[in-house]
Amino acid sequence: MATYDHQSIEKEAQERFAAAATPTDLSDTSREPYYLLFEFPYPSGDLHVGHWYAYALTDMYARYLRMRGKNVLFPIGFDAFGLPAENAAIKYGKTPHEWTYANMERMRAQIRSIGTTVDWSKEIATCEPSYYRWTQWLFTKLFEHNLAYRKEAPVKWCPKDQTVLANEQVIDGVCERCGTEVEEKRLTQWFLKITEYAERLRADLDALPWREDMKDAQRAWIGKSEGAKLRFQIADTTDFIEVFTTRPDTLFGVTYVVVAPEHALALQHANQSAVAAYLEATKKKSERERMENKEKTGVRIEDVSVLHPITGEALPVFVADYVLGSYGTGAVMAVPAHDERDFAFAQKNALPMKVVILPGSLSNEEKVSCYTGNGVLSNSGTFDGRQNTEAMWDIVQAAGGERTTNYRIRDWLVSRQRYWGCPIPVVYDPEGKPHVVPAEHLPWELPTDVDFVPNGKSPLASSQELHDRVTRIFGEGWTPEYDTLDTFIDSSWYYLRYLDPQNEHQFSSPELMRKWLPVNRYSGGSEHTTMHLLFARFFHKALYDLALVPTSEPFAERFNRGLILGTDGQKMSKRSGNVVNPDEVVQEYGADAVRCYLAFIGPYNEPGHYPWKPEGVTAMRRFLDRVYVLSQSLSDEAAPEHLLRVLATAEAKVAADTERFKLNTALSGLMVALNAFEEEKSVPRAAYHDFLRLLAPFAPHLTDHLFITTGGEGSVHATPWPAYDPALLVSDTMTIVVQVGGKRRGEISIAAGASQDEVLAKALTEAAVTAALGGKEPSRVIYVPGKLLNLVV
RNA sequence: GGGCGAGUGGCGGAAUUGGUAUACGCGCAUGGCUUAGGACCAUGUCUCGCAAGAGGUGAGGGUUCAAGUCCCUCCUCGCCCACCA
Repeated sequence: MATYDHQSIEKEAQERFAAAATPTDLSDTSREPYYLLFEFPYPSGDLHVGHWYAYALTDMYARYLRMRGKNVLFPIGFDAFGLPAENAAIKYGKTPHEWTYANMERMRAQIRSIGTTVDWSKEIATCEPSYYRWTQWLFTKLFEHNLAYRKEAPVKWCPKDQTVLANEQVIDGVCERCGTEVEEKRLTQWFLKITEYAERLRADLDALPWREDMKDAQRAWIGKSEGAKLRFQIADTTDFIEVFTTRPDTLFGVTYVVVAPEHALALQHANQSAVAAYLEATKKKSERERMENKEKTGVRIEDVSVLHPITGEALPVFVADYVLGSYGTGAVMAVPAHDERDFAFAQKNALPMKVVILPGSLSNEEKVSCYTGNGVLSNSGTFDGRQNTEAMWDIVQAAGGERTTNYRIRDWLVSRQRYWGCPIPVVYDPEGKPHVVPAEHLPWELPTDVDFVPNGKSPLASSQELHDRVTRIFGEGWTPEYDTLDTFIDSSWYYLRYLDPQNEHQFSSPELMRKWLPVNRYSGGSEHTTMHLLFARFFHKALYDLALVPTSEPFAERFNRGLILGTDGQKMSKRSGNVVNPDEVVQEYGADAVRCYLAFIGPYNEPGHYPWKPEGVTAMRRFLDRVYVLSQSLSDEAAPEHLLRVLATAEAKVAADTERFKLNTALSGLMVALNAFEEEKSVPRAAYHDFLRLLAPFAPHLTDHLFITTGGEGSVHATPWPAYDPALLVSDTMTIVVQVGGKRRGEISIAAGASQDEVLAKALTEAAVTAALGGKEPSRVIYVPGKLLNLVV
C-alpha cells in the first residue's frame, strides 16, 4: 500500500507551524479564553514517553479548542530547580546551571518534534532570577502575614554522606544515594502554615469538578478528626497533661495516659534512667525501623500520676513512641478496652483494662481483643445506660473538656539544605532575628561561589559573596539564611506567571489574572494529588486572602493521566531496560502515528496503566496511510447524504469524546468514518476535507499536508471545526429491539417517529416474537422510545 | 492494618440517565494478490451447538419488565496512606 513520507511531510508541516505560530494574545476579548495547562517538566535531559503522553494529548485538545474558536493559552516552562542537577553536577563536573540549561535546550527541540502548539513566548524557568525574584517576593508576603515561620524540626540526615536529605531523597527509610538508613536531626526550619487552611482546603473540594477519587485522596491527606481536648491534672501539682481524643465517650475506660517522647513531661523526667534510656533509644531508631517495627514500646514515668478528670482516680503515665509528638497534643488517654493501639500496649505491659461500652467483645478476664464499635455505656458513672454516641459531648462537658478538631496535615516544611533552589530571601540581624530581604534587593540571587559537595552544611554557607553581600547591604553582624526553598513553592504559582512572564514590576498582571483564572483544565500525574496540587491550592488561597489573586481556587478541572508502561508491562526504568525512546519511534513511524497511538491506547483521565505496544504504533500508521491513500480518489461531486451522515456522526462523537479527553473513542469514531469512506468509489473533496478537519488535532502534520495538496485553502488548522445540520443525525428509520420477558427476540425497523402502538403492531408481526409470546397477551408493555420494546408476559 | 479504585474476548479497550455486551484496534485463522512477504485486500474470530437455540461481563446472592452498570457478601489485583488517638 502506498505509504506517505512522514519525514519530509512532518518536517515541512513543522516549518509551516513555526511560521504561523503567533503568541496567544491574552488581551483578546473577541474570543472566549481557555487556559489549558499541563505540569511543566523537570529538565532531566530527555523526554520520555510519559512526557509525550502528557503533551501530545493536551496538544490535541488545544488544537481542537482553537478550531472551535476559543482563544487558547497553552504554555510551557521548566520546573528547573531541583536536586538531580546537583547530583549530576557532582557526577559530571558541570555546574547545576550548565547542566540544567543544556537539558532545557535539548527538551525544547524534542517538544517541537511532536508537533505541539505550545506558546513559547510565555516560557518560564523557575531557576531564572526574573522568575525566582517573584517566588521570593511572594514568600516575603507570606512572612509578613505570619504564614511563614521558623521552628525547630527534625530533618532527615544521612550519616554516611554527612548531609541533610530532602524528603524526596529518602526512599523507604534509606538514603537514595548510598542506601544508608536515614536518621533524624533537629534543625531550625522554615514552615508555611498550610494547617491554617486545612478546613478550607477540605471544604472547597466539594465544589471542584474533579474526579471524586482525587478529592478523596486530598480529603484523606488533610485528615479531619473531630474530638475533644481533655485535661488530666498531674497529681500534687497544678499542671495538666492535655490529650486529644476522638472518643471522649470512652473516658471512663481510661486506665493510663501516654505521652510522646517529644512531650515536655517526658523531657522533664529524663533524669529517670529508664526514661532517659528510652528517649535515647527512640532517637536512635531509624526511619526504617519505625516503619517496619510497629511493636508498642514504652516505659512508665515513675512518681508521676494524673487524675481522671471525672472520677479523680490516679492513673499512671507512660512515655511511648506509638504516640506522635506532632499530632494533637502529643499525649493520649489510653483506653485499652476500646482502642487497638492502647490494647496492644496494655497487653504487652500487663496493664489493666476497663470495658465501658457494651456489647464489648472483650471480657476483662480473657483480654483477647478490644471493641471499637458503639454501644451502651457501662462503668461510666452517671452516664451508664446511655448510648455512647449520644452521651459523648455530655461527657466532655462533665470533664471540663473542650470540643475541637484536629487535622492530619502538618505545616509545610519548605526549607532545604540544598544549593540548586530558590534562596530564602531572609537575613538575620546581630540578635539572630529574621528579616525578609526588602523588595528592592530582589532577586536575592543564588551565589555561584559555592561548594555543593555534601559536607554536612547548607551549601550556601560556603559562599563568601553571600556573606559580603549581606554585610554590605545590612551591616556588620548580619548573616544570611543559607537554606533554599522547596521546589514545590516554585511550582505553586507558575501558572500565574505564564500570564505575564516578562513583567518586572509585578509577579503577574491583575487584569490578566481576572480574565484567565482559574485555569480551565489542568493535566498531570496522579502522584501530585497530595503534593503539588495541594500545595498549589494552599498557596493560591493564601494569595487570595492577601488580595493578590482574584480566585480562591487555582484550577477548575483536573485531569490525571494514566501511566505508559514498557513493552513488558512493567514500569519503564533504565534498570529494567524497557524504556521506549520516543525519538526513535518518531523517526520510524512519524510523530502523527505516535500521537494517534497514545490517544488510542486508552482513556486519558483514568488511572490506567498501558503497556507500550510497537504493533499499536504500526496500526496507527496503517490508519494514517489509509487516510493518505484516500486522497488519491477524490471527486468534485457534492457529498451524498449518507456520507454527510457519516461525517455528522463522526463530528458529534469526536467533539463529545474530545471534550471528556476520551481521545481513544474519538479516534475510533474517525476510524468508523474512514471505513465508510473506503466503501465509496470516490470521495467528494469537500467531505474529505471535513474528515481531515476532524482528524487534524490528532495527526496535525499529515492532515495539514493532505489538506494543502488536495486543494484546501491555507492550513487545515486555521479552518473552523465542521458543523452539520443536526437533522443529519436523525435517521429516517429507527431500529427497535424487541424483547419478550426481557430476552431479545428480534429487532424491527420502522419509520422514525412511529408511535408505541405502531411499534407494537409491527413487533407482533415478527415470527420470533409471536413464538415467544406463545399466543398470550403481554401483561405489560415497556417501550423505550427509539430503542427498545419489552413485552412482559 | 486503613482508605480508594478496578476485575468485560487471546490482548488494549467500547458500552449518556439501568435498555441490542464485546464498538474501534491489535493478534489469530482462512482465502486472494504476489518470485516472496513481517506489505496489501477480502472474510471470519465470546463459549457450547450441524442447526434452531442456549449460556455469558471475577464468584455468590438481591432489587428490577430489564443489571457490565444499582445493593449485599466474598475473592483477586492495583494505587495511596501507613501507630493521626
